[in-house]
Amino acid sequence: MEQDRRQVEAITSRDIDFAQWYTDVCKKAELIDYTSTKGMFVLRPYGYAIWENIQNILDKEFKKTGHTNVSMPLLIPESLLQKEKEHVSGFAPECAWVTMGGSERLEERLCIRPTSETLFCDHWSRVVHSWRDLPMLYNQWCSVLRWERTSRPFLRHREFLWQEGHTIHATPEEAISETEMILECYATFCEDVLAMPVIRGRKTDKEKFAGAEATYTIECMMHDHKALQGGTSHYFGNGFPKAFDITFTDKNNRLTTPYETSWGLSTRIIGGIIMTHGDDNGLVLPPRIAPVQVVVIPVAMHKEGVLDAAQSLKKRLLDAGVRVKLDDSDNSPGWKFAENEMKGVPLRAEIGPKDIEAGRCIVARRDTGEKISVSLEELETTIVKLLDEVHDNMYAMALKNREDNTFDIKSPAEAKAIAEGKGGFLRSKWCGSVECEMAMKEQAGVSSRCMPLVQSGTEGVCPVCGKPCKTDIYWGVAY
RNA sequence: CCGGGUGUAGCGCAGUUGGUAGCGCGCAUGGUUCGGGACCAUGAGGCCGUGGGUUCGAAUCCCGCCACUCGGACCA
Repeated sequence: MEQDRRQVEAITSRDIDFAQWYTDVCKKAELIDYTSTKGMFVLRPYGYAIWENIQNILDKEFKKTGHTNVSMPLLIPESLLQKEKEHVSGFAPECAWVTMGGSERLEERLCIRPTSETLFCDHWSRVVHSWRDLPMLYNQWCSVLRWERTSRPFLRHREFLWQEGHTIHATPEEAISETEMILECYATFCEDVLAMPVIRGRKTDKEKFAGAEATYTIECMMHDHKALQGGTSHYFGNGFPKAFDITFTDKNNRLTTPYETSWGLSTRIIGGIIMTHGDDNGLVLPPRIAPVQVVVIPVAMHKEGVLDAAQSLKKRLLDAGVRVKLDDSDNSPGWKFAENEMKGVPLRAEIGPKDIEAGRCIVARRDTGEKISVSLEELETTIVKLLDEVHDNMYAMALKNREDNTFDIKSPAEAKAIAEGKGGFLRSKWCGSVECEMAMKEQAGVSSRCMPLVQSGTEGVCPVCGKPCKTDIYWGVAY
């Protein structure tokens, strides 16, 4: 059969070398390209289209809840960055600096934004005056720069695309509820759109954002049982506003400091999609963000009527609001099957002479491989229903993977055995001390992922120090 | 930043004791094909990662650097 000679773009098996598999998928699915600038990547049209779909959906959600988009500068004067000391010390190691303007050395060097809290605060210090000005609910879609030592496609770029929301409020209660509301927005987005189940939780002091009072997170489990943080939402209290001298006059004519939040979700989530759903045939995209939801593949294209039938299939699906592509290139059908599987297209519709005669097409699901004969009369309704079924199944499989690989542990030794074996989320009680948290890292090689927002409320003991305590916490190895 | 691996055509690779570069796939053109990565013919395509050194002569030997990659450290 000489099967091997026809194997054009084989990828590394997922269970043999997950890291290599991941890189192969990023390249072979044409999501990404390397560049001449270390640590920086091209998002190719197909990869960028995924990001655009993410943007469109999230942007609508943000606007629904009263947020508006703005654009802040790319550069931050050093003096501005240094106003909040925890924040600087957190970000200074990975800042890149502009020191020259044309041929002249700058008086003050300028940091290329690693995140924009300082810029928003600087702006607010000028425009916030009265309680009537609050809240200000801003967001920006932009790229930021962090001088990472090592980089990987989507998971760690030196420059990456994200959205960063920044809001400022009259009261702490309002700011906290904003933080929680956005976290829930991210969580439902992951679950309902990306088919990625998440654990909603709060970071420990050790793991929280530089300068934040509380950091909320959604934690996802990848196929290799490692954790990926999908998005974060921070409550800052009034630390930044104080440092930046932001004040407003409240209803009682008192000069008051407001409260601030920020929250972000980046292209890193695309890495999460790949590692949650992908398989040995390549990418598997959740239907609701897939740039192409259905690919129509004509079989025996040269034969009378086939291409017309394929075009009509495409048009009908387009009219039904489905993102559809007709692959009428002169590659063989088998080649197209493999290619579209690599690119994770959720459904494939084959139509050839036999189908036309029978008044049907053959639809293949990317998630299960199942092939279904679909009557052309019921084309639109069946496809729309199938897209939902694919989503639901992908979610269920990801959830099963997480549940099958979440373990209750009672000691660092037990945690270590699992972490060094198949890996997974490790659940325990925690006394709240940084010492015990560090001990888990040293003795078991795991870091705290989050304290879930939904707590069991039961009594237990800390696996490290043995003190009685109530807080539930997840540990794991993170990307 | 520390340790391992890899850099030769777009991709995957071969290249002997040093003698001036090859294969497969892909690509282009024409033709035959088309239900799981089709085939024939013709053709284009290389500063052998980069800088230095040894040598009459370097893809090949030596040193430096760079990039990618895996693992660790650091870090959202």
